[in-house]
Amino acid sequence: MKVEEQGTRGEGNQLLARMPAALADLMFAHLEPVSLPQGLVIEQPNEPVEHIYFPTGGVISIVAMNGEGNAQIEAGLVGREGMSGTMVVMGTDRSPHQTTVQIAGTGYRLEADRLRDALEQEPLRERLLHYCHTLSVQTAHTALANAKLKLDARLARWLLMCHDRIDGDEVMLTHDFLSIMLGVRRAGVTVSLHILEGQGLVRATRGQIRILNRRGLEEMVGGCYGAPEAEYARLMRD
Amino acid sequence: MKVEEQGTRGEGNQLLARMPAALADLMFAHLEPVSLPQGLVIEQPNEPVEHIYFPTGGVISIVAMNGEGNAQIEAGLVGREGMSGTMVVMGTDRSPHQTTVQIAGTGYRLEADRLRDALEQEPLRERLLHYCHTLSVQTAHTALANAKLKLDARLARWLLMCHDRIDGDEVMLTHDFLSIMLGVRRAGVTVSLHILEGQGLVRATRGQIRILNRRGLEEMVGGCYGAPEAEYARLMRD
DNA sequence: CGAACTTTGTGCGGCTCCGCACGGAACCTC
DNA sequence: GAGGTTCCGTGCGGAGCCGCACAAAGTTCG
Repeated sequence: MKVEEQGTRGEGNQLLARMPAALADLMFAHLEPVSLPQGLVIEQPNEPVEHIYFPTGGVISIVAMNGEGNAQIEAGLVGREGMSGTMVVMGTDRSPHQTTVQIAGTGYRLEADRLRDALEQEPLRERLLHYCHTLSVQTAHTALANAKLKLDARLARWLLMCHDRIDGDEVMLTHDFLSIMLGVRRAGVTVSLHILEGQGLVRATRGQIRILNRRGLEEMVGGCYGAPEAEYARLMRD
Repeated sequence: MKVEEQGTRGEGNQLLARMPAALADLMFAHLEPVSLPQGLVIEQPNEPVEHIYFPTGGVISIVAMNGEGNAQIEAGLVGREGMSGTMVVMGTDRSPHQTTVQIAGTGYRLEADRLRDALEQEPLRERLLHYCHTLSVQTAHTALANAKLKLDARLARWLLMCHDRIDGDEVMLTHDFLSIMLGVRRAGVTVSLHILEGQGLVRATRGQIRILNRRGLEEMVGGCYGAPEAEYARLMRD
């Protein structure tokens, strides 16, 4: 393991950035660069998690599903600001959710046991607990959005959260994929996208949505976007 | 502080039960019995939490709200299996949610700083982190229910979660209160309750809902009830 | 270039829930 | 027991999204 490599480990992920040097042996040295192809399942419901992923690009998605498996919904969206496998930070090895790669990207992964070792370091544990807190705030606001917002506003909220986590303004996703995350009909996504397009907020082409007007999207969501992001900013700024 | 009092402190709350004796000085001795009248606001959004509540009866409710304050939804339900103030376990002092007493009851409260002291004890911290994990699973499944279930099924789910946390089969709540938690019209709750009554699952009278057939309610919810409860059982059984 | 496939656009009937509104029933207070 | 207040039952028109279905447009591959 070359020294200059260690120096660059963790770059691009905000949880790994600016970590104390004491963690290098415990954790940074064990980070393994990986690519995250779209559709990769990185956690299965109720099965032990073996690796923790820290994206540096792309988006992964935490999906809650019911017992029968006939209903599912996105409960959390994670990009380079976060990590998968938060249940390990919470002291367990599994959760009833599924985690998949939604937008292809790159990142690092770490064996779950290496994370458990590293959590002994108080500053890391605190930082990751703070992240888990913001993630659960995000989930709570997803519950709010699912109950109170119309589809076009929910779509706008999703695009904003996604835009926060990618480079550039182009989200590479099909309507079908979006409809699964939002728990609605594919055709519903199509018409809602037309509404957003009609207001000049986005431009959709086959398999791609370009964000044109963030501010406009935020107005459309009407106060149901931003609280989780503010909580993240409050806790993670240092 | 008399010894026999210490011995009974914490009784009736599952998080406090069977705690190691080492915690007595740090935490149990500081637990203060309180009554929880309906409507009491125990946490305000984005304000520091001063006391942590451990219900021994009754139900408290974590409510997510949007920026404008014109939309709100219940994101978490807590009874004697849990606690308020989970953000303190996560290492911060506030959250964007509001917490109120939904069904009057009793409990203990603790100054937030006393909890911070007690969290130094590894067994307690692990136990409370496990609880925070199950609470966020609950929130995720609320997001699922809000997106995919019809109102009568969401109501059935809510009644089940409430029933888990009370003594007896009678939930003392008005339709109006329920409608706020579920984020729907009051009249919608009324007609949905009639549907449940028509199937013999509950019996509603003014200000009161009696659970008649739990199994039937569970069937109605169709797999969207139970996962958070199973997760709690898995992590908290010892 | 043509065939197979994926993705998107559009329409239709129907169900659910909304906002609004009003009447009646139960309970509380004096 | 009269009057006020809270809570519940009901109705109506309409918005929003559903399931279903099919056509058109774009992409891939031989």
